[in-house]
Amino acid sequence: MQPEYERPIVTVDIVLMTIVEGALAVALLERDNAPFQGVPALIGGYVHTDEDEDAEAAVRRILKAKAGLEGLFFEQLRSFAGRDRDPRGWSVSIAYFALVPPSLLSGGTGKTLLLRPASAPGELPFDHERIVLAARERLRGKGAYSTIAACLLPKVFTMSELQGTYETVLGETLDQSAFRRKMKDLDLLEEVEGEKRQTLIARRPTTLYRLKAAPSVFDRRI
Amino acid sequence: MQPEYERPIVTVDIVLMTIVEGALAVALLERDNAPFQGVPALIGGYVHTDEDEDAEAAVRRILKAKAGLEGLFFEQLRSFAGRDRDPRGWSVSIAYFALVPPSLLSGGTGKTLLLRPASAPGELPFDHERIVLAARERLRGKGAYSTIAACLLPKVFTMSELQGTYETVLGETLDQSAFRRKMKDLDLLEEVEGEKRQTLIARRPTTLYRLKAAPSVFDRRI
DNA sequence: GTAATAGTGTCTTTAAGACACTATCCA
DNA sequence: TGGATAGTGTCTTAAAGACACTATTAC
Repeated sequence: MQPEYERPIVTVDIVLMTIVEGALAVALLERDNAPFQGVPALIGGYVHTDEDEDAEAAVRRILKAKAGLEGLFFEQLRSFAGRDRDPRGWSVSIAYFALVPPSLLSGGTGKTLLLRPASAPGELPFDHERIVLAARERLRGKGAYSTIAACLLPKVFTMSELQGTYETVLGETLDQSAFRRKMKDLDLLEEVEGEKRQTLIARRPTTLYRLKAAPSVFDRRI
Repeated sequence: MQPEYERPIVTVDIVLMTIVEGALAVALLERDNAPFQGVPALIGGYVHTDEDEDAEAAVRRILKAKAGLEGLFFEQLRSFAGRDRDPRGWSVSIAYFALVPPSLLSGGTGKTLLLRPASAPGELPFDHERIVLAARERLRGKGAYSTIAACLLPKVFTMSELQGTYETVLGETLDQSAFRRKMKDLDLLEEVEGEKRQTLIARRPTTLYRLKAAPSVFDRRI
């Protein structure tokens, strides 16, 4: 057996994103401990080798403990590893990005998350700005080719809400007719019984939809 | 400062792929040390916190030391982390995939790499079969939307060779006319002076090309 | 009726696929 | 000349974009 090298620190960091006032926002949390105690940073923590089965288990544990959130969509982004990213020494951050509908945050469950514009989260400790950037790129890239944008909405939504979500994820406006045609062709949504008004003032009621299956990718742009 | 948890083992594993007889192949290496000593596995090794600046540095060091290869295209795939993937304990493998032109392997530099079909690499230790699968999916996915396939060829290549490479990466045949039109529209190649024959028997000489820039993505399928 | 959003129809433009054709070389 | 691959032209098909139009509600 070859000599063992000093083991790096291993953490999990989560870029939790939502939509606030039509723009993407990242959720930050003031750090409990040194280094950077009290400074807003990505939601994260050590991997607990005694209780976490794998990295996803760590993510679930941390999201629940630190943000009071469960059942979110999340997926691994990539890892950031090196000597200089953490003052404690050589470290690995297995980065995830997670999406949460704003309705889940306004509910009582969420802890006091700081919501900052994803495009300008302010100065962040470690290499967290880079991680946020990677998450934004991933979301934008996947937005055009998958249904993940729907994870920023409640389970049931209107076609306009879905289109609006895609528009903020992609950062461009979409044609209503083309959007609906594409969604219909892809056959990923199913209608839900019930009616909905969008604002207080009067107008035509709307069909409600939900995803037929878990978020999935498709071959062509929206 | 919160209590420190037992630190996981951190390794880097590389899915080195090339083309052999028109099919994708993975390069394996017999393991020097326990566990699974002598068993073919992905090229990998511990992160050396004393000498590796970051994970990419570890990849470069390992590729050079264990395969005698330098200057390859490689990129991070994702990490695989958990309690049960390595008998030594909770571990993180930061997985990379790398592409190498077959010509570089046949040269004297390469060590004794085992080349196995990527679609059937045989039984592998740890979760290396899963990592190979992830690499194949990534290559296939990116193949249709990027120029990475060109990394499986020498710097200078013919249009037919490029098309052939795309065909093996994507696992489907492509129309010659459409392929050339697409390549021309994308304007990612530049002509190189010089002539080339493809086989021994006589035929028309061919224009040679090279990538204008580092591998990049485009918005639509090939 | 009007205001407001929901939803459709259709023409245009663009990209991809199919496939036959011509070009250029060597033996 | 024929064999072989290089390279082009053009028609068809499919998807995306533009944009105007109709529908249904509250008031």
